[in-house]
Amino acid sequence: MPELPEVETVRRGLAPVLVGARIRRAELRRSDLRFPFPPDFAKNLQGRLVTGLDRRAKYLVARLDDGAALIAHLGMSGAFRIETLQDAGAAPLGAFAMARSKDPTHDHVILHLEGGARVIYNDPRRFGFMTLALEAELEAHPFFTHLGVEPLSQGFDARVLARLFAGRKTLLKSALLDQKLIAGLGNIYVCEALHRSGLSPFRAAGDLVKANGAPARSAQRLARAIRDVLGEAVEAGGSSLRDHRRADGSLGYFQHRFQVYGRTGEACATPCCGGTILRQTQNGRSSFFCPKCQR
DNA sequence: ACATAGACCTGTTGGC
DNA sequence: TGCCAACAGGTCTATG
Repeated sequence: MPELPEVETVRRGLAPVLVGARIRRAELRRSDLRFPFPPDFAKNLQGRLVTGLDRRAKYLVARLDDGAALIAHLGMSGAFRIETLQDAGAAPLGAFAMARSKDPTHDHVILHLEGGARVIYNDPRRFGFMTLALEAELEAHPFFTHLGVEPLSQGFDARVLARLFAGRKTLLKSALLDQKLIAGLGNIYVCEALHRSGLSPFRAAGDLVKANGAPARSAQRLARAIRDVLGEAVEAGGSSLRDHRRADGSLGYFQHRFQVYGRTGEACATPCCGGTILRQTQNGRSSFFCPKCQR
């Protein structure tokens, strides 16, 4: 599923159930996801109290009471859901629980919490992964050391963007997807942010920087568009295309606000533009854009 | 530095 | 209706 807004939505959904809860038992239904679980993974989770749940880029980080942290990445199709005691009984289930409970094939990890709730990780493609690390060493962890700026943080603005892009000849689309530069963007929100800022995905990243290193007006527009589109998507509970659901099973609805993603052949929504949305492959990923108003 | 291709997996979709 | 190729929100590696 997951770009920053979807992961943040999952975090917000899980936090009320998970933070302050103790893990009675961690059940692994298989020995690996994208990577094998580390040795003693389930054993080390058993009995731990979850003291916090954070997000960094597209990673979830659950802090535990023994100084460890559970790191989880949802890959392309990972989802968490919560089942309470009520759900587990024979009583009528909600539509979502019904649909999901029919196919538990891809329920790979189940955290049984004290009190009876269960937090279930489901991931058909298994591109996601989980591991444990010491909280004190998270910043130095291989998953985190190379991550770039958080686009929703205070520090992210056009000047930061300009500094990151200065001198880069790589395509704007590629630069925005590079987690070492900006952490959390993915294919959908890059397409949407580029459309909002009227910039072609085929521009060179360095084009957005003036000769003196200051951000060009285009960089101002792009930084603003990134913040706006991500912020709005978080507020909307993310985008539900195939896999993404909030932890309570409800759907995000930002997909209804896409202006270009998946809209090949449709009229561009920019007022007075009159262009038509195209799809073109870039670096093996689909780019959706309007060739008329994105220059 | 940068682009491209392929790998990892499974499920869904679109075209014929 | 059925089949099969193409494609999917991510990341990593190898290669040129």
